Amino acid sequence: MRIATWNVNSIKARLPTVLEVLDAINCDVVCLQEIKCETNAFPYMELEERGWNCEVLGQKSYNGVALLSKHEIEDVTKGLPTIEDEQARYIEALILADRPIRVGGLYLPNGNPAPGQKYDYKMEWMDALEQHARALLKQDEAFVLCGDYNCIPTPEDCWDETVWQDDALALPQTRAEFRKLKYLGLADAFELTDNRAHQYTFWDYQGGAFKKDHGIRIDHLLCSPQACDRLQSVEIYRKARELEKPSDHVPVIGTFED
DNA sequence: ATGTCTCTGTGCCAGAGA
Repeated sequence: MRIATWNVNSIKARLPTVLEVLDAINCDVVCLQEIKCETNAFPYMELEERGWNCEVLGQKSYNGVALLSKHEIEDVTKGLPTIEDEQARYIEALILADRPIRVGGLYLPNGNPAPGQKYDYKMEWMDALEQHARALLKQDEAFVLCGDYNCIPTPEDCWDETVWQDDALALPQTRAEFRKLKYLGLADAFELTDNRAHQYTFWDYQGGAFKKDHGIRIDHLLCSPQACDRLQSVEIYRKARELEKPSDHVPVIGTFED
């Protein structure tokens, strides 16, 4: 069972690239963020003809999340149940593989500039996510909350801590909220299986950041204890950043025992 | 020495968001 998360930065602007990468990474489930289209404008046809079951929570212009699965899906939730949210940032479903696994795909608010209203919203959203994670943990099932967390967990997860230290992605309060999720009992799949320093999932479009490897690690898979038991490896699919018209993020893939 | 991309709309550039 291979589960990926990928912020595509508009699915309409790079559909051929998205399809190419999806073919290459050979996953069972893929959570997409920043699809930047309304639900009914999602390219269902192109994905369904490649065998994907699609669940989508879109909106105009910004944000938007989708959950793709090669297996049957049930129990779909759109939007975090713990917050009134106008923005399309969360989608969850139970994946009916031989051993079912619940998957939540999330696009956490960026929060810049901080401090300010946008950062307040980010903190509210992280708190709502923690409340939801708490409820899920009570079910004692395998689940993975994956997505663009817009959080650089530690100084080793960015190319230059001094550049990011005042950014909403790296502020102490952001890192503290991310740690809270871990203290609840969720594990960062990358940290658990690989944990090398300076392994990135995002590189800015500006200033040739990818060429210089000036990146940050902000796309994460957080696993429940039952999912950790099945976790085998994590791969950051850097190749996606080398393609024509790439997203600024690359897929992060967790492999779990079937 | 300089170098981003994508979205929208009193639209063909500019401002916002990342």
